[in-house]
Amino acid sequence: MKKSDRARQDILDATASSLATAGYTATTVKSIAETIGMQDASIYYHFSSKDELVGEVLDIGTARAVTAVDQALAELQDDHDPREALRVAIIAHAEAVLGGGDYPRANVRTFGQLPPDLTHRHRQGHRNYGQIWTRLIDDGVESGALRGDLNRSVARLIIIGALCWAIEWFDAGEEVSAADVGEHVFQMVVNGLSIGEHESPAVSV
Amino acid sequence: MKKSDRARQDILDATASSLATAGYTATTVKSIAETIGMQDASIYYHFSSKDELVGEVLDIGTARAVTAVDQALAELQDDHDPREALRVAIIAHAEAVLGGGDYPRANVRTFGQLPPDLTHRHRQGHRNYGQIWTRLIDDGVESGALRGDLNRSVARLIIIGALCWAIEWFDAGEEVSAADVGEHVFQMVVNGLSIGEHESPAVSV
DNA sequence: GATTAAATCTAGTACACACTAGAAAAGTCA
DNA sequence: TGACTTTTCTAGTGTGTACTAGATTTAATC
Repeated sequence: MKKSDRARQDILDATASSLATAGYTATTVKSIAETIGMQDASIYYHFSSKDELVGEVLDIGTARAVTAVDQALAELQDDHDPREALRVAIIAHAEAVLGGGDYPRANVRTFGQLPPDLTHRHRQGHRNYGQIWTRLIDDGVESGALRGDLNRSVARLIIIGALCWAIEWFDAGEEVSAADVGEHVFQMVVNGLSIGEHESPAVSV
Repeated sequence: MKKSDRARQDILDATASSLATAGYTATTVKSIAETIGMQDASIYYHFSSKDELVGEVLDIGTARAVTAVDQALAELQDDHDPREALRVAIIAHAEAVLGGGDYPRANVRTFGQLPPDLTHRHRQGHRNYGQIWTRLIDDGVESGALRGDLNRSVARLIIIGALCWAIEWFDAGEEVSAADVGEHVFQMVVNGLSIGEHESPAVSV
């Protein structure tokens, strides 16, 4: 019963790593087996199909990202500024997705490459994740800290999008850290790039 | 000489459409041929390989996005605010990628799914496109309109990322238009979500 | 050590893919 | 019409994929 768990974990890790760096299509059952010194057929003793295996990796990735953000928010003081909550969540997300191991990275990286079944399976997980952000923005607007003249749903998706796309260009070897990216997103999206008085903007929608 | 051009154009259009909606892997030579009522082998009379065909579609997409942004900037008055230039460019990009036909959408949608050869081939095009944005941000900082305490390269990538990721959630049928998305990105990234005095931020990097 | 169960391997199947060769059809122009 | 070119089709090849069946090895238990 022990050996099986070890092998199962190895398979999951190798799959997460491959998904995070090579994407869904290039992640073949054979390549997974090779990286852990197995035959491809042996994978099927532990998982019934490639997509079940990939699905489990993506589930773990979602769970880890949610946990990272929840944990960061839980450490806030009770009387925190809503902007600070947004800042903490953004940085936690950036660190989870850009520097937090293969599972969350696999999740974001393969987004948009998955076959319909897997896409559908994970839509619910993404919805739950989105609700964390919806609440953060709602809190900010209702407390008067954030502007209420923008579409909150669009604002949420823009923040998450800026963070998710970072996976396409972020290089862990460079001088900019994952937390730096998060800090930049926060500074831009909450405080803005502009200097001084910006004329009060009027946006429809 | 005329019939060939017509067929060639049909192939390109069908490929762009498939890439934009289904992605690289799901875009097969057979499926392209089917949508235009051809046999898959006939494609090879016009294009020597799938990747040459895809590469041409992506080239067109890049060119159209660049043209859209350049044209929008050219229509600005000579004494415009650097923030206004950024706004115009962001909205033009949003409209080109979200509502401007299949070619630019194919480009963004398949980013990160392409085989190494195609990825390498398009890196130069993306670099050129990035320079437009680098100049816009540099102008803003040097004229004193935009903050200079953030990493400009990171700021550029965050703006482009927020726009590119929108392709994953934007729905042309909803009440939010492509230009609305652009306006939101501008409002957030330049003016910020925050209301009132934000304590002068200090960021390293 | 013998027996049983767990885990992996060898050797394949079936299918979808990009792509090719050469025949057939469609179009062009004297 | 007839000769010629351009375009498309029919019919395949080879390769890589996920996956299966059954033999074989490895580990655990008595």
